[in-house]
Amino acid sequence: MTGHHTMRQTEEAIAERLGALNLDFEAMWAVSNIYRASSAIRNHLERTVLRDTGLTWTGFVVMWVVWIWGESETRHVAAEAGISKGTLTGVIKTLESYRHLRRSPHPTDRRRVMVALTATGERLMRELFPDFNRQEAFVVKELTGEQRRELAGSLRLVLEHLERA
Amino acid sequence: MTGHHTMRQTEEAIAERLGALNLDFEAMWAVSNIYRASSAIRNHLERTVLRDTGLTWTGFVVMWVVWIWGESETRHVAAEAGISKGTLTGVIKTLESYRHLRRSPHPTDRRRVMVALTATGERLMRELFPDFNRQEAFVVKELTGEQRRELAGSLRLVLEHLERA
DNA sequence: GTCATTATATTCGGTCCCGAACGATCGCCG
DNA sequence: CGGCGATCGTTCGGGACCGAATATAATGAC
Repeated sequence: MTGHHTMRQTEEAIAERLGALNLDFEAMWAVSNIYRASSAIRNHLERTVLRDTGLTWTGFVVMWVVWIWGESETRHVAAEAGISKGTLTGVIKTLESYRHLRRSPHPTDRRRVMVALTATGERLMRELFPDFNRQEAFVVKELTGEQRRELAGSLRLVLEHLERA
Repeated sequence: MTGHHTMRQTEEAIAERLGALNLDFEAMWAVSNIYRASSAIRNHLERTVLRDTGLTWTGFVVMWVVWIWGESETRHVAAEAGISKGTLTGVIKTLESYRHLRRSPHPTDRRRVMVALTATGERLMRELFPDFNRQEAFVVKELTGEQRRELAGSLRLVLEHLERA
């Protein structure tokens, strides 16, 4: 993620460059570390768990959402997966071509479209997710249980705050 | 980000769906909240600060890196920005067309390429970043100073752990 | 019942994104 | 000094990504 600079060097360069600008450095570090950690984690999980599955990160997230919630309307899947509905249309097209999920018409509203896992998709998630979770555990290996809970809790506050906004 | 489900509903659905699988839920919540928060923050900053600048998120990150570090070799910029060198080539092409940055040959190694901000790009960052930082502060508004520091610290541990891996 | 408003998924253009393949260049070792 | 393995940025193909425009369908007003 940070390439040939250490985090310490990065912090020093930033402090030097921005020292005169009267900024909220605590907020900056919290936010930029969320983004950096997220990228690093995504890269790690793509390279370890997803590598040989043919799934992209977003494809996996979409599968996960449909797995957890069961057959769902596309706009809910897009919202849960954190992507636009336009993007979801394309991702579903890809996942449909792999026979991992299927579309069906909404029973009463012909504008809407339902998405569900196929048996293949269901099996894939059942096999994949324990591996995925093992790598998640690896990612937070250096944190104590208390730190993990506080981390999740603080992020949840951020999320709820942004949802209200 | 989470659409029409509350986080609480999401947590319940996941616990119900995965209860039998013997997973590390603390790790799962920490990791998935990092990803969710990161997406939500990115969306928020794109919609507020970046909206009228013509910059994409990645374009802004690349500009930021070159701003902080000064004129740099492209492979360092790619690493700092967390994108592949192939992607960076395209992003630089876009930013060059806006006259926000420019390429120049490395003084001694003709394989390498240097990237620097133009005067326009420099001015843009100087004007943009205080706004950006104000929104960063808004994002973590619900956290205490102590929580912000612990959040940044925990994420830094995660990052350093993944860098070593 | 009709028409305007609203809500839905899809399409489209431009950008980002990765990894693999490529061509140019460099550094080293003989 | 010659060649060859390593390193660099670019290109390419396939996919993800957004927001605006579009087409279709449901809803509400009257």
